[in-house]
Amino acid sequence: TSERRSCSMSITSSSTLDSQLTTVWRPLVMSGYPSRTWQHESQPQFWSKFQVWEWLQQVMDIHQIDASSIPLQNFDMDGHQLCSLSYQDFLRAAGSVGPILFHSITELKWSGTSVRPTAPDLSGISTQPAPLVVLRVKRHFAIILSKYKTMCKKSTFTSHHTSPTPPSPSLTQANPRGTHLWEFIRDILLNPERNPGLIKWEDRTEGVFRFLKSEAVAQLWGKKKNNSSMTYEKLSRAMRYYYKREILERVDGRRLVYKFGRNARGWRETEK
DNA sequence: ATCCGCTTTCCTGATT
DNA sequence: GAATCAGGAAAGCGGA
Repeated sequence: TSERRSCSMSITSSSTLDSQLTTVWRPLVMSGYPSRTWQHESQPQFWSKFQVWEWLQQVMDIHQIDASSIPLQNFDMDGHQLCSLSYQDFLRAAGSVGPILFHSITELKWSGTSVRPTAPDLSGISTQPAPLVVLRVKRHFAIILSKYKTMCKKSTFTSHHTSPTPPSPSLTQANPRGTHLWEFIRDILLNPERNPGLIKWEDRTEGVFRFLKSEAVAQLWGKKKNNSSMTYEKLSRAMRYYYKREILERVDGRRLVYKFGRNARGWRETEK
């Protein structure tokens, strides 16, 4: 019936990141891309603040961690500073996400020198149009991060999760299919500062909540899934499928009200 | 290449 | 009448 929307997002799911990329890297591009930078690209020690920031975004993306769950300002530093942080520093800066970040940066520090873009042709780069260079940079990051992603699958670094901050269960089981709807809803509920009256708890301890702006939530969900035609009608159908799986429980007679079920994790104030 | 889980889309009918 | 709820049916999509 309807034309299916396109198409794959490559390395970043965030359009703001894209715009950041093109704007922030423009000065570099204008003056040509120094070859030194290519070597340093894969070595975290030489990352700029922005590259650190991008690494952060990518790792969070890979592990399906909401960026709001850590104070990003704690990582307002360049690669050199980042690499000098201890495990404890990461714990302090990012709580339960700390170990993941620490693991990532450790791997990248060690493998950085072996990750090379396949003989990049640098000779004509200064004459190439800016977008191409930006694409190369992005692709290179994709290589680094995909390598890291592969390492994540093999390794079992989730064992040392002490949890000073409320842990999201999706942290420990890197969710291969991206954030699920119920997790998206939960995370809105759990981030009041980022929840401008969209959904509200009706009974915090029982896990009962109510949509205040149903269509706005649907739009937000659609944004996350790159689907501008999402509606509450469709979102709610997906919500109803959760009843069978006991991720949600039915709340009779109350419109726009749902309740977390036995299989929903990570919403309680104190998780058992 | 195929299967599976999780939606997304659409729909008919009921309820608020 | 509009919004929401209930699910069946089928299709889409990304990952394993």
